[in-house]
Amino acid sequence: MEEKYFAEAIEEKWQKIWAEKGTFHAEINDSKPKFYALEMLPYPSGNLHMGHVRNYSIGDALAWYKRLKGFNVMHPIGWDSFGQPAEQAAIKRGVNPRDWTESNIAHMNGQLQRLGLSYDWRRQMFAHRPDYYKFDQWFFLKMYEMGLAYKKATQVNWCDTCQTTLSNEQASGGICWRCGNPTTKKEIEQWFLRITQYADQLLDDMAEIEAGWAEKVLKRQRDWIGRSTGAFVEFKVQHSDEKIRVFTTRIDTIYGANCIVVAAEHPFIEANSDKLSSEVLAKIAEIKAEKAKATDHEAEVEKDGIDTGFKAINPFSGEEIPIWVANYVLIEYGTGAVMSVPAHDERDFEFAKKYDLPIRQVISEPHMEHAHHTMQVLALEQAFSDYGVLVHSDYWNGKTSEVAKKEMTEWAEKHRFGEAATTYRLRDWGISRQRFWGAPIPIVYCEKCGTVPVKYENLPVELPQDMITEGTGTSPLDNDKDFVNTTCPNCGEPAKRETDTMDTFVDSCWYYFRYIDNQNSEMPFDPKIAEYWTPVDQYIGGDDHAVMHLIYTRFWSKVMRDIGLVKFNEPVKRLLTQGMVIGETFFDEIPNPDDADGKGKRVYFPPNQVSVKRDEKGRIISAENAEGKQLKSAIERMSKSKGNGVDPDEMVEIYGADAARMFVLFAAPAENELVWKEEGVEGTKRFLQRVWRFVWRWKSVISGQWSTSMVHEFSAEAKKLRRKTHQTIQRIQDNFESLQFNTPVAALMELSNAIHEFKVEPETANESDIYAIREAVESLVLMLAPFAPHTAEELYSQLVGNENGILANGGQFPEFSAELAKEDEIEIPVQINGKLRSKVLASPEADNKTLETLALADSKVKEYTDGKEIVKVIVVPKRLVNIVVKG
RNA sequence: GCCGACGUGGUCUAACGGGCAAAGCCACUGGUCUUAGAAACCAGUUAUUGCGAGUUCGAAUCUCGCCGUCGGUACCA
Repeated sequence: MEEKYFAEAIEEKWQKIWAEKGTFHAEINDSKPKFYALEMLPYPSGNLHMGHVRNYSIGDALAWYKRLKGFNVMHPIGWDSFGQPAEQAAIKRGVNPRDWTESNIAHMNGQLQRLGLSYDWRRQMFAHRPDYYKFDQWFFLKMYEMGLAYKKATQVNWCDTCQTTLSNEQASGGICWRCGNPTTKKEIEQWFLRITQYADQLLDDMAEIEAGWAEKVLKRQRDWIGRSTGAFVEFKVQHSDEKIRVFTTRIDTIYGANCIVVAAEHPFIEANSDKLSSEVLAKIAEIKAEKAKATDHEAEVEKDGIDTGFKAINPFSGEEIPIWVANYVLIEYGTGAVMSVPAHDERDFEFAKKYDLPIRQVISEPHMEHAHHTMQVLALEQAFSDYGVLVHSDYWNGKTSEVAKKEMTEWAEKHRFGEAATTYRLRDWGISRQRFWGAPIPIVYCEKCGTVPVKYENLPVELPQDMITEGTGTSPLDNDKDFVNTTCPNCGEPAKRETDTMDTFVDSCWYYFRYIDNQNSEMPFDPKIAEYWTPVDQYIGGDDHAVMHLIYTRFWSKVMRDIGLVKFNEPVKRLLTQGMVIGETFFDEIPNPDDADGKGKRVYFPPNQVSVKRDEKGRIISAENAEGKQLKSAIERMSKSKGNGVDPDEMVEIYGADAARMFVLFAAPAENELVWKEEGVEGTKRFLQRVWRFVWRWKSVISGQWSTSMVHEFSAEAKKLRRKTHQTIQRIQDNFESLQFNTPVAALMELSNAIHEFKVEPETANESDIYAIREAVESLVLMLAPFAPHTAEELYSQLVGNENGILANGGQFPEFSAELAKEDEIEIPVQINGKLRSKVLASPEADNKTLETLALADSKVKEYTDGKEIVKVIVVPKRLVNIVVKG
């Protein structure tokens, strides 16, 4: 140990020792409880960014804590290494995507190693390697057999920038998840996975994980799945055999229907286009054209429509109502047709107002007298969409919405024009991608036998070594005749391979099951091994994948359960969603005449080209660029274009991995945004140096073996230090259990401060002082390991006198003694009428009576109570006394 | 527009399911040391907990309204 703290030297040293000793290797061990700590795997873009550092620092802290708590910890990492950037790099720079990917992985692997993360590196998986994607294909074949994978031609989301199709999840809001450009629709044949078959399970099994998942993530999944229960009702078309089927959740409002509204793409329109007037046809064309346009998602689209001239019959009332076509009815949802009930639906209300259609109230607030109903209708200025009591509904009058819904649905069923129904917003998962860099879909097309799955023994269907052409909207693999031409697995005749590859979200569905058995060449993993290690105990990552990765992987697990690979419903018990890393940005705002709101276009300047003036409190008062132009500042997500990114390598070089990691954990709660502040890292580095110097100064006195039985008498100061030590242990343990990583760092700093305040010199310290110091320092060092493992290891080696490492030495998270943590005497605030007036000293065990007596006897209290009537005295044990007086 | 979360010193943040508002890092001020600076050490400044009301003996904490910030979402019948 050197007197000065050289981060780089000790970090290299311990990383070498860990690697040599296999310190973090995880093997099945039935004598210990297991803990599976998992972080979202990175895409090998070439460089680690601070978001990764944050994600992995959190996971590593937890993994260390659990190890110190006696758990057998699985903590792996791998690579989400299929995907578009590799392909784009290949096109742009003429490199092989495989080489590009492998070299990025090698580089990022080095960056991760340099951070000293406690992974079992042997367990890595690489999505782009055949030994992994073989099992993507294996799963595909299983799903094909189960009827969960099927092909159909349909309108799919298309991103013109990325030149590929996207799943609904990836094109949420009409925006490509990858490039942010608007998507269009394209008719294309593609493979789907029947995730909708699991829609109910995906919703209902949420009950199992509610306790461990952020509510906002579950809510987004719930909304995405969008289950709604109601009924289908058929409306006969007047003078025709045709029927229009609508979906409604409010069959109880059917007497208020003023028309049927269908989407422009509805089959009824297409079937009857010859009977429609040119005016109607023009309007339909207009609506379709509007829809095809890239929409501005801020703006609300005005309702637009036209009466088709057709009539429909309300099956309940027999009333004849017009059939309209309008832009606000979506062909994708329900049946593409609705019954319009303006009195009880906001959208229908708006539509009826615009076209002056009748608005008839059929639901009344429960407490309304019958006589008032008519008035209410006249006064209706907005839709009443709550449940209530039926009015103007013949036989059903007086029934509540709840009852009417049930009975009217039954009545419709009985008379064969309707039935109870549940619809979902969730669609099947389209997984075909017209890209090269993904897992080939293991299907062969034979002229004689049709669509034939590849045989299991012939997996993997390997990608060609070289990429043939760039993406042009068709699959690059089409151009590789050696790949395309094959023989039929069934009849042996010449046949052609499927040339689309799988969505890369398939890879990340099950990667964490591969870690536990990554050498298996027969199966994705051995179910017996999975039984020990899975489900995942704690998953950590960003919440941007809430409706993509996190919903797909839940679906995949349920399929794996149905195959018999696992026995549980939910693969992840607890999910922690960490916030973004953000930084200060400086920009000049150039007015944009096109924007009515006056929002200008921002031109960013990197912080190192900006001179900032701050006032004496540290607030920014001015910022100017090299030319002396005044700039505005903000705090925004780190990105290259904004110039506010921080290079992890640079941070590690300057401050060391320990200080950088510790700062990331300390600066904010894990779920919050984290503002990167260089000065903050210096602070954590200073803290580590303080601890280091202290151990250096004391090591000759406190190192080596020590016995707990020697000492009995402690000075008041030593007792105080011991109390702080044990209180800190308790606090940090509680913090870890509730996934707080910022507060334990503060607690460690407090303990360190307490050690410094213990004014004893090593040369003159007596046995009990040394004991108290040793206890405090050893606890501090052990609890430091999750945050600054290299520093903790080095300091620990000084305490125990060997370099085997904390875990090999049996180092454990210290146990606290409630007895020692307890205060001898506590200050009890005394309030008079709720205002703090005095404080009294009492033992923590003092009962209410004692506290009351002490408080009333206090001289300052007497000043306030003398001559006044004491109304009552409230005593909160260990907390306070409040005396209520009058007069 | 709708839904949700959050507003605590200059800043980031603590404070268990009402009970002394500040424990920690940073920033700032002064000092010791030093040729000077940095580092280190010591000492210190900084609040009507966004605003307004309610419940309560007592509210940062619970309830309601408003303001603001940030996310999510878009006619899902």
